[in-house]
Amino acid sequence: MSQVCRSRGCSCKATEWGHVLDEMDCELFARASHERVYEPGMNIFMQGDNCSGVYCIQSGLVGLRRSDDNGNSAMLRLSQNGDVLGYRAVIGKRQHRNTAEVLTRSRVCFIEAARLTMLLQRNPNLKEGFLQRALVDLTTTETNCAEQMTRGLQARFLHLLFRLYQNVEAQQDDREHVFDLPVQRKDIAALLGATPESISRIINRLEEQGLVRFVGRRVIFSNMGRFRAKIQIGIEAATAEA
Amino acid sequence: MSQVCRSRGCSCKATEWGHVLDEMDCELFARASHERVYEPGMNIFMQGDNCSGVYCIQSGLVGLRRSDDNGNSAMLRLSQNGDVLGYRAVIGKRQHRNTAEVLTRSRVCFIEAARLTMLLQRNPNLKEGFLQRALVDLTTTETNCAEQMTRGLQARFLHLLFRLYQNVEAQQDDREHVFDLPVQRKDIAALLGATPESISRIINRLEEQGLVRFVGRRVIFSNMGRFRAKIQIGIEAATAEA
DNA sequence: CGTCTGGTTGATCTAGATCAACAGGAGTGG
DNA sequence: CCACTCCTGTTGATCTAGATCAACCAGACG
Repeated sequence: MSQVCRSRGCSCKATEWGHVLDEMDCELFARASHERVYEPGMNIFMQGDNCSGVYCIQSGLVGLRRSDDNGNSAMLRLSQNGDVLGYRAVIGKRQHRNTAEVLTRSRVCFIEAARLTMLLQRNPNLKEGFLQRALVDLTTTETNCAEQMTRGLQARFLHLLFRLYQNVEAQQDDREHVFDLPVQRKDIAALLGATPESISRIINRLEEQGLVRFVGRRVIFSNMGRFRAKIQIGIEAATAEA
Repeated sequence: MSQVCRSRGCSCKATEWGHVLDEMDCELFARASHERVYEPGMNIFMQGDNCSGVYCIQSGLVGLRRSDDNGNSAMLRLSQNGDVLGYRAVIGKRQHRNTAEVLTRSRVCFIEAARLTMLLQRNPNLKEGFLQRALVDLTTTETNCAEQMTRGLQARFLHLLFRLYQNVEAQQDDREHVFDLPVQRKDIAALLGATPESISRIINRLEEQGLVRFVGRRVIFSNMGRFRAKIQIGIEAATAEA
């Protein structure tokens, strides 16, 4: 019974895969998975690790970082609420190609690779679930890529800021329109495919426009309405083309 | 018996999904699918069409074109030998988001949506096959995207030229190192995320370097060795980072 | 106190976009 | 047949976002 209870606690099963699982498999799934909370700075897994399982982010923010042999590293993408990490490695039986770095306190649900594989064997609907997920990931990657190419740096930066803000807003119910960047400039640059210098200059421009103020890592939205408006334009334009 | 014969003729079944199908399903698959040859200029399907099924390109070259309301259109991507079109539309039950335009004589294998869905129901391994395919597509999209952002226009153009050349080389066994571009400059530009003007200038530079000569749509590799070498650098650099 | 890391600023450079003009076909209509 | 226009491609002049290189600053930390 406690297992079932825990299964309810793990929202990813319900929201992500639950709808394709019958009751019995749902319980099996619940038994196979378990939840854990990670603090900022911890790594969920490391680049080069053998893939031990699949992780579903329930809340918080996780950055995927890729390092090369020369010690250079870049944050490739952010994962948050509802995203699933490592399924490609499990299904393709590869090792992790990057490090999952916890940026803000995160609740993460884990399923061991072997158990997942077993569940996949037994339950074709689960396969369907992952298939759907892969397709979704494919489209988001594509649109993301398109956005990266089309929109200018400022637009992309605003978009990123918004995502980060939303992420903490949901958690903290913060009406102050103030939050702290969970990553350093270098990583922001990497996420946007730019240099830290350019980020600095963009920030200057934004402050000149009176849209946002930056104090170290603290971000203060002086005029939230205008900010949202500016974001919205970008989103409209993006969806219009899709 | 003739059905089985046809099944052998359709290489996509063997190469793409065959390994996850048992003999019986393989035959069902063969019966569900049929092959057709398209001539350049024809459209396999049109943007906005309801998705009638999935297409597997056996040979030839197909361009995916997206048009907007203003009549502007851009070629988003090329599909060739072994690529599968429309599976996202089928599985997601959406309509086609772009037009598949046949660029060179192509053999295409078609499976009706309803039959495919039925087969998918019946055979979880087929789901697995599509899952694998989706994962592959995901990685290629990602690397493609990365390449687009990292490499300069010239490198990307050379890469594209090479792809196009390989495609006809396989068919025609052409030792002359000469071939005709199956698309116009405008589309090349779109594929590379650039303007036609830039393409023109790139071509100039390449001719100055004595790498390639262009006469209208005809491409003449004056120094194939050097060309290949130059491509190779790009590929090495790309794989090193992955 | 030096040293290191993360961030900012300034000067300069460059790839590629943009805008505008023009040239060669390929039709089309008279 | 010529004149007309449309369409693709080329060229030139200019502009701009962003990269690169270099210096510098502030806090952290041994």
